[in-house]
Amino acid sequence: MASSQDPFYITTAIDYPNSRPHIGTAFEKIGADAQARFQRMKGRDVHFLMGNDENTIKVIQRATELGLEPKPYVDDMARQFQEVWTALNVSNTDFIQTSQSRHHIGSRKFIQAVYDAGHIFKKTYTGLYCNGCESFKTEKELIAGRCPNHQSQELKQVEEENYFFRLSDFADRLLEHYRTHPEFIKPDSRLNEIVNLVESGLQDVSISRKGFVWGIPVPFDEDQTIYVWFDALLNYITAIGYGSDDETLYLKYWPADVHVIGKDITRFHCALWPAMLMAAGLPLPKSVYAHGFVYNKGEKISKSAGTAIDPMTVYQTFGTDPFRYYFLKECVFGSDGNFSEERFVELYNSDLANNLGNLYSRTISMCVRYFEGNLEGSSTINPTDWKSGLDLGELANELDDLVSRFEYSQALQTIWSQILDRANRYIQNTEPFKLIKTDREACKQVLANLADAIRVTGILLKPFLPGTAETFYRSFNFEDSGSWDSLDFQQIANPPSGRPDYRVTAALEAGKPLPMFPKIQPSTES
RNA sequence: GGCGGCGUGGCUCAGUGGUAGAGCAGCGGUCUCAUAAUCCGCUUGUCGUGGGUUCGAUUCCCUCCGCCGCUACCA
Repeated sequence: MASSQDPFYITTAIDYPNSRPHIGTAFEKIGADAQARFQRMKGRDVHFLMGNDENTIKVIQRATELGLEPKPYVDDMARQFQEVWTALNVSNTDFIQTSQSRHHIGSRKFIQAVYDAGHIFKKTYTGLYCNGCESFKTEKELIAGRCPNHQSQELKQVEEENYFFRLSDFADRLLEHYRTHPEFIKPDSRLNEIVNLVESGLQDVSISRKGFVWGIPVPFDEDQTIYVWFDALLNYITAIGYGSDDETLYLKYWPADVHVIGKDITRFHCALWPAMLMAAGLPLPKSVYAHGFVYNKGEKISKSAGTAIDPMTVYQTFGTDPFRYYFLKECVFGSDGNFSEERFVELYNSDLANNLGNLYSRTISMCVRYFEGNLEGSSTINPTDWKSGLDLGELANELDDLVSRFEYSQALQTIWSQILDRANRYIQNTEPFKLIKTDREACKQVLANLADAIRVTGILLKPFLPGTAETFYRSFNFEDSGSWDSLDFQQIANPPSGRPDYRVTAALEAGKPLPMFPKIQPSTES
């Protein structure tokens, strides 16, 4: 068992708070959360960071539209974001806002260190500036040579002095790192893309802007502010106190075990970020996991096209665990997934209501109905019948492997086929509802086995469906011999020794548990 | 254009040099503890196209068709 001192640092991308999160954002947080919860079960000391990326032009624009000052606006958005994450039972241990002083302090310290090391230089940038947008435009954005948002205005050629980071100096070292650390970029397809990118040659990148009041001033030139990407990436170390008076957390948790990000920002995390760290002489994160996107019935999620779905709507309709289950099971984390309400209802009814919830109902009901919830003498029963032919120790290892690799869909599929289907089949084959009429002891034997299956389910679902898992684990007196807080996968192999008789402790109504996942009637329209 | 990936039953996907599997959906049957759930059985596939290698390819190679990702400095 891993030492409780063994740190595990996991992060998600920080989000632009220029609008509320959509289900794609939620997908990332839930995937990271499953990993965080899993690592806690392994005894790791998990630090799980999330946050918002607030030092951007769009944030100011949005605040201005609403007639607000930037800071109250971003604070309110941070509150709204965290409200969503709380609703989805995301167990982050910190939430950083890049407008916070800890981020400003650490970022200034960092850029100064890179500057002092000679990796930053000043250069004049020339570009097309749109007065309407108060920003530069790329050639690609232009429509008929003009800003798409301000067609009536001419674009101006403007020169500006900015600071640049010598990214080009790091190509060889980056390639060497990819080669010697193949686990640095996952999934593998992303690694190939990044290697390709770096091999094709890196150019120096500008890392500051002139004349912005919102943002982090460059310490060696206060007229400039640190450009968003250089700024944003630093949240991973500023959040844990890099550059502050107390670097205890930084020393404990850095380098991070994994940055969980969307596939669109892989290059920033796998090329720019490690180069920045090299420039500052800091260790690199152990790995970056780039997950896929969620589409709305095959359509890209886009606010302007109206295809964005608010996680809160889904959550309020279906609940936290069904929401989590859908994305963890239906959308392979490393690939793109799809969301549709039809599919949601299908999966909910078949996997959660019919299979998982029903196993719970029928098991508890029989225990209560036949034995008043007390399986007297069951402490001596060794519940091996239900899992005959299955090596749970091996299964625990297999699942451990899958979850470590973010293969949640595969893991859940395995739990369903190996545990839940097996338990339901066991009931059908042993027919405890008939045994009770002929052989009370044999019936009790079967129910004791089912109690163990419920225990195993409670343990295995813990990283994915924490609420449901806890309900399962607390439906019998399992806590008497194994605390809910200290469960790990290996414990599925055998019930704890010295355990008391099984006793139902689940909440009941008229002798039955309430349906955990009430069946949803599929909508008949469309 | 360059690099890479994909194209398998209605849907989502797995898979192997010897002519294919799972889950869901659908259909039929069954038990009755349970959320009309469970359990059992069944149907559907030219494994994108055309070639090649091979005794034999869905699996290896090439052409083509279709789809997708990356192609950095959103200044």
